[in-house]
Amino acid sequence: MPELPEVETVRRGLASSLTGAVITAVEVNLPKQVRRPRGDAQAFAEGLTGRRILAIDRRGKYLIFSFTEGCWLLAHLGMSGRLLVKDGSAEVAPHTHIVLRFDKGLALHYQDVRQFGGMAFWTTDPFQAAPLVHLGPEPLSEAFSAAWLYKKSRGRKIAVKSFILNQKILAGVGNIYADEALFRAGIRPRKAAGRLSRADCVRLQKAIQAVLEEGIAAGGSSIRDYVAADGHTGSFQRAHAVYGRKGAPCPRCGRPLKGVLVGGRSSVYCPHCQSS
DNA sequence: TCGGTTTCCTGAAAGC
DNA sequence: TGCTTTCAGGAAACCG
Repeated sequence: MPELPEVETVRRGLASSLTGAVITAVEVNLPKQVRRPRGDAQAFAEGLTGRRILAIDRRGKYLIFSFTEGCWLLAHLGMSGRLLVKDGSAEVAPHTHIVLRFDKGLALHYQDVRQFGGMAFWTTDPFQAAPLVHLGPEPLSEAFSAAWLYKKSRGRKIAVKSFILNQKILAGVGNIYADEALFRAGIRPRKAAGRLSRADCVRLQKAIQAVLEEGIAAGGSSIRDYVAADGHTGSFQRAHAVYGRKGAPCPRCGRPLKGVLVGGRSSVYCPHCQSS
């Protein structure tokens, strides 16, 4: 499941191998994965062909390819999406919905088993429009502070876990890193966001930044589907204290970890250590 | 506006 | 062994 650290790892891999490359051909095998213009594989392919990649950026869980002549490509990996840089002669694997071919003899394969992700072609600045313009601050930027978190959460009855998973509030946090951050901060996932104390916010802000930075350093968490642009897996899943460990002993106190549903998301926490 | 639920989708795992 | 059911989840749509 690609969250901020996984998408950032993919971005770094793509940027190092594809910056400056020119798209020579676009193959769309599943038009519904073209999100803009919606389902229009021909317009998508014609719009991208001949463009040179100037930069590859990330905003939340979105990847943004900037091209010459003022156009952009947005990619979202959804749950099971992969962006793999391969040799131009490489075989197209099952569930490969879009292939971008480049002048360097390389190809970018977009695979997505569960089809929750997609690609979008823009001819106007996507940073000024939905969905990017509605995203909350980057968790690793100075805009995300404990004071901001405290102020933003006032009056909110929603569970703190649902609150930090909301991309319009904070961009990039997903289910894995939310559980891990709440564990480190000692806060129960179902606590109402509006009831967070200033001290809670200080611990939570630090915990979110720490787990994301450690996740990036480890090349992401490889659960089920995720691999980096070069096909390598990340290793942060080995450092998970709670995610995916329901019933296992808490790494801090040894008591069994509890699984609950919060906002429809499976969540694991330690009732003893997460008492706030 | 807010907060909760449903929908999309497929493969792995669990259950029978 | 083989079939059926359940579960996983990001984001948008929908509803009250």
